[in-house]
Amino acid sequence: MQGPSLVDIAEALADGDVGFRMAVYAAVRHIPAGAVAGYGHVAAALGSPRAARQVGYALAALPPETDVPWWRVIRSDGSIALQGDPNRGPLQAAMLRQEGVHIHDHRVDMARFRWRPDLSIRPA
DNA sequence: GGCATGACATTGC
DNA sequence: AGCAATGCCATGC
Repeated sequence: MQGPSLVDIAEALADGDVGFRMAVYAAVRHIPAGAVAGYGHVAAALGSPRAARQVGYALAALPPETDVPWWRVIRSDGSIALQGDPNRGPLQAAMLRQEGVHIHDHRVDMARFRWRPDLSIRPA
C-alpha cells in the first residue's frame, strides 16, 4: 500500500493533525502509474477544491530525490506546468511517457488518463 | 498578524 | 483556439 487512505488523509488535514503540504504528498502517492491528476483534482480530494495553487506550492518544495510521484500532477487542461523548466520539464514528460501516458503536442488527454480516486473503498 | 508570492482554475475577450 | 484578467488560499517573512 502507499499509506493511509484518501479519506484518512482528508480527515487528518481537517483535524489539523497534518499540514496541507503533508496531506498533498500523501494524496499524490495514491495516483497510480499510468494516470495523471490536475492540481485542482488533488486539492479537491483533500476537501479544498479551491486550493489548487497550494498543491503546486507544496510540490515545488519537494526535494529532487523524493518518493512522491510529482510528475503525475499536471494542469487541468492537460498541459505540463513545468514545461518551461529546463530541468524538470523534459523529465516530467519522459516519466509520464515511460509510464504509458501519451503526450501529444505537449498535452495529455485528460479525458482518458485522469486519475479517478476510488471512493468505493471508503471505511464504513 | 499583515503582506507578498505562486508547479493553478475559470471566465471573458 | 489562445491570451489576459481575477479569484484562491497555504506559506514564509
